[in-house]
Amino acid sequence: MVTKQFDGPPDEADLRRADSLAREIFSDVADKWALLIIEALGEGTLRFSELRDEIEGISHKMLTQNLRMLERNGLVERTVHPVVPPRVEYTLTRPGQALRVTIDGLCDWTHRLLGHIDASRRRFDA
Amino acid sequence: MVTKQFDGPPDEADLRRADSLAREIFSDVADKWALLIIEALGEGTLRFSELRDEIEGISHKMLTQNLRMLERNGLVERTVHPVVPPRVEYTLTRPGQALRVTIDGLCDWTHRLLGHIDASRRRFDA
DNA sequence: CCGAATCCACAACGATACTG
DNA sequence: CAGTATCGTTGTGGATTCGG
Repeated sequence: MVTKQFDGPPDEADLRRADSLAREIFSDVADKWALLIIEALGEGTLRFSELRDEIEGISHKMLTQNLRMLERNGLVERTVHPVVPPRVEYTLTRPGQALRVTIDGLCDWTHRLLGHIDASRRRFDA
Repeated sequence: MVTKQFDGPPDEADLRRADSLAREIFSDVADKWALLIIEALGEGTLRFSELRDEIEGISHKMLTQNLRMLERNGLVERTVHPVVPPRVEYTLTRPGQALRVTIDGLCDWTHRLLGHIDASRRRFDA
């Protein structure tokens, strides 16, 4: 369950690895489509096509790619129902749900400051 | 200060504008470099070159572009000291600080789940 | 020191077509 | 319905240079 059994002296190489890993994860997650997918799945379980409809403007390809990425990181779970036509459902894992909470904060922030930011933009563009 | 003085009946066109604006802001902010800049500025005021050093791997160009964007959205303030050589300092505005709080959550999440995600990746790649 | 502009290599993205 | 592969276009981002 844990990476190391004993806390040895802080190894510099370990710290660098952890840092670059954090950076990688951050890059994966700090992405427009990824965040929108997580947010959409907050509601519960959705099929591929439902996600596609839910997220305005996302292409088939982007949706697939991001879902694979999120699955790889263990943030969404993919369950295939062996029926014809195929039925594939996506749902947030526990880590995914934890992430969603922080994204909710981001969404709240966006809506709270919408007017403020809009005004600032107009000022700047003049 | 407020966009509308009275809450009239919800105008569909208004809602669409607000939505697309929210999407725009979201796209601006849900970006790797933008988030890292906000996070770096959390500490206080930094010069351009300090930011450049602080944020590993960011190019001169990306830093400039993102700072302009953040300034335009009113999230960072840019103050130019009229000296030679030029001294330009960046600091978070109040909305920027509010955003930083939610980003802190994202960073915490990343570090909390680092091991978990790493394990999930290894499993997936096999 | 800071920023804008140019160039260009390369990755991202959309569209399309094909498979199970 | 869901996923993969290919292709062509667009655009992003790094390196460099010049200007204030």
